[in-house]
Amino acid sequence: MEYFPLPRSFYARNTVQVAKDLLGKTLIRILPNRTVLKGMIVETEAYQSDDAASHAFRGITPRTQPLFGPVGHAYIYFIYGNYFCLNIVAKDSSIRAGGVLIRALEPIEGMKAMLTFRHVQTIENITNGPGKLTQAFSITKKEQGVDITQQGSLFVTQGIALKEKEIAISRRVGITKAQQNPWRFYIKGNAFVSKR
DNA sequence: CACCCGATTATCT
DNA sequence: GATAATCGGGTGT
Repeated sequence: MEYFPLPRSFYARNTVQVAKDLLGKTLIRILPNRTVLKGMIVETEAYQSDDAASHAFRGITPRTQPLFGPVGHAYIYFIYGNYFCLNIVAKDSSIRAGGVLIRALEPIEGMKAMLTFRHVQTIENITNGPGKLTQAFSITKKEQGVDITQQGSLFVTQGIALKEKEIAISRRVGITKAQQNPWRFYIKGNAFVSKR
């Protein structure tokens, strides 16, 4: 099967705009055993280097290095002692670092494997949160830095077109700094948007 | 080296 | 609605 990942130019734009535009796109994971997992991106958040809520705000560190690197690559971090979160590096030339946190997916293909990774019985709660979707897609630090624009183990392809009125904008979840920035985007009414 | 805390989730009440 | 679980990273001594 041949796929057509979104080009690097898609990610070389304003981080907030990319976060919005990633809604409706398809995240594809090819496991080592060739199992294919697919999900539609239904919730995202933007984080930039000039944004106090971003890991990149205090400058480059060993952990945040990918955020300062080339766009279109994965930035994965470990949080709360248990979970991994997936970002895609995205920024224009006006900022040093930026990324889009993938917060929720609507499962499309490979649900059986997702259920196994998540240790649950129903699809209701398998990908409706940033830590849940990485578990369902078997994404860990091993995928750190993966090129999302190449047909490899993890990439994004075109999905469905959304109308402006189908997109909701809100404050980001779980942060204490820069809460005023409305940089969370999700598809209105979608059942897999994270709960709060 | 000690301390603090977090871009979360599951499991209570 | 509230909170425990859990540990790596970042900071300061």
